[in-house]
Amino acid sequence: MGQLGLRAGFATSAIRYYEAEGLIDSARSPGGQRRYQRTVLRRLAFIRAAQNVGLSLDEVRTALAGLPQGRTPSKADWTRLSQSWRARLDEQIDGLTALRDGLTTCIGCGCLSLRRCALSNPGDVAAGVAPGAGYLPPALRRGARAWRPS
Amino acid sequence: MGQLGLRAGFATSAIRYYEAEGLIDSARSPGGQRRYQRTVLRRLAFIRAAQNVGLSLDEVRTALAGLPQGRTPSKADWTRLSQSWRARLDEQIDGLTALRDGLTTCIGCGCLSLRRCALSNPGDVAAGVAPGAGYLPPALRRGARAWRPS
DNA sequence: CTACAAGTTGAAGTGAACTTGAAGTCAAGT
DNA sequence: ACTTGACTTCAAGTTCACTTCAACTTGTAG
Repeated sequence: MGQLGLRAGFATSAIRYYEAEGLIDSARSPGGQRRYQRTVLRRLAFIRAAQNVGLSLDEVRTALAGLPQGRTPSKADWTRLSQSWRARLDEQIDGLTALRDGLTTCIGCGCLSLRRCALSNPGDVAAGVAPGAGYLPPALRRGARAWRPS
Repeated sequence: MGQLGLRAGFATSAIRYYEAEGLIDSARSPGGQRRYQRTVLRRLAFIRAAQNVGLSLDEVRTALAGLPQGRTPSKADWTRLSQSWRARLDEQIDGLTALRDGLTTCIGCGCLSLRRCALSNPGDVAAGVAPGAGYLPPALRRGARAWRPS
């Protein structure tokens, strides 16, 4: 049952959506209902994890495309896939930390000056790019929907 | 010129959108063109900063509603507004750090086990909520659009 | 056998934060 | 006066990651 596969923590609709998007696939019963292999659970776990790290489904698709298509993916395959997240996480953490430290300064001054404030222009990253443009590690931008346990 | 106000790093369309959403307001020239006060620059800086911290425009609206409407907001007013971000940032950083440390473990094992992996189920937060449900500080979910310097 | 839950499809809807387009107005330089 | 470019409005379109709906079919417990 796809419903049981759902107990991976995704709504059925999400699972169908992923299949439509080519992130997972399914065998079919004679009657046309989806029957999943164990490997799909692993893929779903990967998707969840990737989302938590901040990847888009598009990036996940790309990543999953790197899996061997002949054999069942091995431990090493998954490991390789997750390897790059480390850097992304470090980057995100660094960005946020800089922001927080900047905040301490800004709380002191209440400035929020366009050009100088670490909050509206964190890390001065964009200083040379556009005049006074605030700029930030894109991965930090918050998504709208939060996942709720069903 | 709104165009110059734009040099706060927002597209004109975004600025108009913010005005339509009630986040900022503008005086008008006889001909109907927007003329901005200096305070608007500060508001824009606040909006940018808030977004970087992870607030939605809705939350920003609420926050801005806390400003005094009689007088020009003082330094202290802005300071009070930014105060609460500190906690949010700490929370985000903690979440990401947990994720990263979990990743180190997972890279070792290549597991991505639904129920046990720190990545697909970081911090075991959801362990009791739903069976095997991955769950995460909502603030970490990534938004789709990244801001590009114009 | 029958009831009913669980599954199927495709299309359309959601929400956040904008962007784009069309059609027209205003301001400034020559 | 004319041209150019910046500006105006309003409506509609975009992206992402789904969810919801309607109408129907399968699978299974009793």
